[in-house]
Amino acid sequence: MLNIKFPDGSVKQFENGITPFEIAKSISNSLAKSILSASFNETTIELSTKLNENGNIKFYSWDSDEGKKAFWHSTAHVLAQVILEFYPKSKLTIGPAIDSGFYYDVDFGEDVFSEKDFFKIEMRMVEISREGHDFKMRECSKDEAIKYYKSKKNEYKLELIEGIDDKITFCDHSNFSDLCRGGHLLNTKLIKSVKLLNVAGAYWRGNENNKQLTRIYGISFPKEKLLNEYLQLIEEAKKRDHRVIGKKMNLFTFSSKVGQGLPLWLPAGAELRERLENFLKKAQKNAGYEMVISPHIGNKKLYEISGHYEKYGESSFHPIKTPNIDEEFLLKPMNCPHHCEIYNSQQWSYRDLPKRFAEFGTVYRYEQSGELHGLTRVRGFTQDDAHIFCAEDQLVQEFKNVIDLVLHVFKSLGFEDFTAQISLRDKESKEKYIGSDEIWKIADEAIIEATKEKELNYRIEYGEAAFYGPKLDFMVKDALNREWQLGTIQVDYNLPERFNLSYKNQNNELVRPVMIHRAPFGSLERFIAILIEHTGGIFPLWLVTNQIKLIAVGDKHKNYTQKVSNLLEKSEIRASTDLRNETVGKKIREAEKSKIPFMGIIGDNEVKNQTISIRAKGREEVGEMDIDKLINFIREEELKSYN
RNA sequence: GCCGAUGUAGCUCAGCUGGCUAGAGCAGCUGAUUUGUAAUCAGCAGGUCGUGGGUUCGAGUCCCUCCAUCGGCUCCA
Repeated sequence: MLNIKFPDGSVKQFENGITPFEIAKSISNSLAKSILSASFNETTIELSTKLNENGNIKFYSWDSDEGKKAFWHSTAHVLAQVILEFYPKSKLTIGPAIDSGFYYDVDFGEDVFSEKDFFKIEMRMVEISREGHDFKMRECSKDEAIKYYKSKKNEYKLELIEGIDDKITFCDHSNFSDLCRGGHLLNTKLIKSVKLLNVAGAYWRGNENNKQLTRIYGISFPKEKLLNEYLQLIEEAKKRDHRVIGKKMNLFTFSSKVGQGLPLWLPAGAELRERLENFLKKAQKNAGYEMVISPHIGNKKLYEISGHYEKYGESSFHPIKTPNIDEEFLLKPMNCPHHCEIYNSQQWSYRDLPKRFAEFGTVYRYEQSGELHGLTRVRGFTQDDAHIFCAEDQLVQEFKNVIDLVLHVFKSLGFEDFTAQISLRDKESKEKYIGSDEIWKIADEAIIEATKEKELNYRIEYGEAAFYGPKLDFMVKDALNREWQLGTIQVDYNLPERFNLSYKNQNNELVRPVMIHRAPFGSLERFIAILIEHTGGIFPLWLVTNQIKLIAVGDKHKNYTQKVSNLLEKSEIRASTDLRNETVGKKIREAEKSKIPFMGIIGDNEVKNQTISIRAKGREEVGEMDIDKLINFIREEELKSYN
């Protein structure tokens, strides 16, 4: 007999060789019906795995990530089966479940696979699923597995098998077998609806020197209704796309004549940017920053000293050359070397530190054309950059202060849903980074210490560091759940070395400062893009260009309306008027559509009472108030809007 | 850069398997209307169908080149 412990702490006895599914069934039929996968002693197992030892069991249904993962991974097997049916010459590689759905990477050889082929594949997948095939795991010797895939001439699976030290397992269902380590549903019949989402190229093992395979993304559900809800959600998310809203709100545009990835900011967008800049400038001033300004180009040698040229010369715009002049200049791809030279312009004492130099610095990087993406990935963008030069014993405190600043920015703009990511070196390929192991160790530890002390929830990612130092990145998702880096704080021992930066310590010795690179927004472009997608374009009151639209009912109230507008503007409330000969309904509709937070209606009654009738966006009647009350009301609302 | 898809008026879209002077709504302009909480009415104007080439009696529609955009991959100082 086995002692099986459940998550609630209870222990029950079962016969040797019982399966998780049978255990669930012994508890209740409805449990057995709802579970999709199980884990035993924290390891994912099949519901059909025979248990032969005591241990802890957990069941997963559709409501859990684990359950969905088993569901989607199993669907990937069915997809693979159907692909081989339609394209017998294709070679399967890997097919994992992802956050929402699954994909399978396939080498189609000469065949081209495109979206047009989705329908027939989906139909066949559903058909096979309905037939109700069990997923069965089977152990296999390495030799046998190699023989199997050699006969199929599948070099990818052979490469995978070579890398497996553990026992080798296959998963069989219907007439299909696939190399697989497990984690499936019991039976295909649970898969009720399948939708292939898109095709993409993906390099084998993520290496662009390898062959590019065809990746087919899909998702599946245990109920048709869930698929429809999912598709509807995607549609809703697409409406929040910053490119769509940015166009509607006249914030920015692109012109192929100007160039790819080079945004043009329209008046409304420029104003929005300016307001964000002023907000940050104020916060930075309070935090002891000083503004500096550096030119848009710099001598190539500057970037050779910093190491940026060697690392990124290829992905910068090509050097600017002038006839008969030997020197070459680069469009500024980053601000750090300039700020190092600003620091170097005089001899500092330990009493002067930290020096905090801030600049809204516009930089240019020649991103590959396929990587450009609206405002989130562009070739010319403005960083809210600053570099802090401090003594080593000030590092952690300074770092913590910057975390506070980033959190202040995020909070004021309503970004509560972010992930703090500590980005460290890839230990396997240290040649990608400059500086000694000792220096990296100190820098890593400073970041981890500061992050822990600030009690941030964080994750660690290896291989995501900058080439000169580790980072703390603030990651935020867009409308379609894609993750973007916004704020970043970086510790750098290397550039001070390369630029020979120094200060005099208490003993009158020259000592090297440590440098913190930081940008709370990251870039104005990306930040505004994500802000748009989070808010759907409904910005906090303190940020909107037009806080109140004054709508005159008929022609005869124009003067009073204009007077109210002037008074509001005198009190630094951003008001505008709509005095056109249009119906009130139309004016309100347009104000609503352009997401203006408040409307003031002015007609006979208001002129008589010397008041304004206020309507808030979204049909809320706020009431009738006189001008002083209105000013106070909007001021209070604006304060509240900072969160 | 690579894989796949898309490109018709300022915007959103229609235009079936190639066949008369390419359509609609919104926006714009002109006029009438003087308006009370999400669209007043009428008229006008606006497109070398992304670009260049090809096939054809005939191309918005089929083929190729390039450009741009979208979804991914790779990259992201």
